[in-house]
Amino acid sequence: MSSRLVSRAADYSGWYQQLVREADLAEHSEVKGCMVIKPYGFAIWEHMRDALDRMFKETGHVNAYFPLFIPKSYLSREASHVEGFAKECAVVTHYRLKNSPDGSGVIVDPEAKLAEELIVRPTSETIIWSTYRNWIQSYRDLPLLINQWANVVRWEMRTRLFLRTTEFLWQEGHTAHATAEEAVEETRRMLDVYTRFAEDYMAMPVLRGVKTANERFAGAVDTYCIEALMQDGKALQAGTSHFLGQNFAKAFDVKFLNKENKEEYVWATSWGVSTRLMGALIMTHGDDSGLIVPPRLAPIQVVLVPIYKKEEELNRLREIARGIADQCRAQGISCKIDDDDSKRPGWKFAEYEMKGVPLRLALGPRDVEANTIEVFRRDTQTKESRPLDTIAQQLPALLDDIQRSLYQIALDRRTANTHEANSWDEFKSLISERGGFVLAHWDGTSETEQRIKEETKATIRCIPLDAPAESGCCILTGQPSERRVVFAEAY
RNA sequence: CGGAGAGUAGCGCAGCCCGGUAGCGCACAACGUUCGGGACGUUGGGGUCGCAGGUUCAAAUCCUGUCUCUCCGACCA
Repeated sequence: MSSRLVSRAADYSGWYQQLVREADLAEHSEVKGCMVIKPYGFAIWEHMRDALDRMFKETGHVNAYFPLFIPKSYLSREASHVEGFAKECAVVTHYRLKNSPDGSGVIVDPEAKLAEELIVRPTSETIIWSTYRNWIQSYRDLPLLINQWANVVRWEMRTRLFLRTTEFLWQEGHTAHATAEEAVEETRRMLDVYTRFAEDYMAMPVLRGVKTANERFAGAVDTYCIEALMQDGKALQAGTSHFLGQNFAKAFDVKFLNKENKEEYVWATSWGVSTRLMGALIMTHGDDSGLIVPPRLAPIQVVLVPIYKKEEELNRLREIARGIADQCRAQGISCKIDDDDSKRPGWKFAEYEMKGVPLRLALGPRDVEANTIEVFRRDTQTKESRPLDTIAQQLPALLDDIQRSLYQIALDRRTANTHEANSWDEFKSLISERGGFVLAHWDGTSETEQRIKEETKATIRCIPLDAPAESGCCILTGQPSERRVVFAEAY
């Protein structure tokens, strides 16, 4: 089992980067901070997208598409929103190029300056709410439940493939409601959708909670989030769902007549997850041999490798393999037969392990003779012989077991890396020496949160929704606190 | 924006100190032997040495300038 990856223990960041490249997920493009998502990586993203899209539709949402460009003035309509995004916006100032006078290519035509600059969307609240203004007049137009799959651009200082790129793919839901209660309910519903997606599809346990004022989305009243713990002990924000109150409705003057014929501002939510989830997937399940894709998201759930010497042998094996593949298809399992003659079995084994294919079947003359087939589980890296005749029927249970097991291992790891801190010294040593989630009391002030960040690099990931009330004293200031919050160093 | 490193074949790198025919591994192509854990042999194709100046008979190598990228920080919903 020769590994092409540096071990996680030796160099976690190096391991991540090598895995992304070696598993053929993505690579740096010629454009700074932007990535090329390669076909295999994109196939995984498509599975994520499809599953989420189904869940959105099941909860009553429809898809639409809004412009990539946002007039600069729109962004500044909501004060805290522009403050949050202004420093990372790409701006379009001209609409034409012309030949350079010295003949060395093209230059921006100074004559073609836009009257108003366009911002490449960092998020679409402003353009969408300026549109909703025209769509909403009556309570009968509500709720408006729309999602958009799109790319967005945020000019970040430092990027990492999938985790933070200048351009990334995501979905953003933008909904409008007649009452605050309904909007809050929607915010929570979508947090539930994200939670179910993370846990049921990605096999990634998440903490659900509310962000503190410091970490809140620019323009939101409340930001709910799911937070996952990566194998290196750092937290990753995996999805957010915002209750926007009437901030955007007021900024864009979106009013409706209620049943009492009274004019009111609309209540809003927005919620999103991005290709960052790919990073979460890698860092939740990957091991030193490569990626492990949970079966429910795997582009290839089962790969079948025939092992043969002569052409006649291959023909015989191919026939059996196709039979198995057909039965897989009938059960909704994606199965690839890799009979590429230019690669040897050992090469293929290593390759599919790197790519995290959950199950590998190896079929050679010896198996046919014994009426068996070799089954290799990517998650446990174990192989066993199973009866050939019934192998296809055994696969669903195996895939389910892998899916369940991946979740359980991730959950156990999170449990093992979640600690309570009851004093400042204990807190500091937990954060610096063990990492993980640290549950601690906090006095509720931004100042304290800021000081803790400056001294330990840890931030409050969320105020957990499910945690019981428990009175205590802030670890830093000793002021009273009513519940523990979740601290961690974050990506 | 601060610190570090790197630009030489598709990828990874050596060569630079000490100027003189541009090299190695992987990958690629052909053929043969192989094929149950990343095969081996033979042959072959592929490079304006990031860019621009300068020094020199001669520059990947020395000098000056410049651009880009990566990593670590800072920043970041």
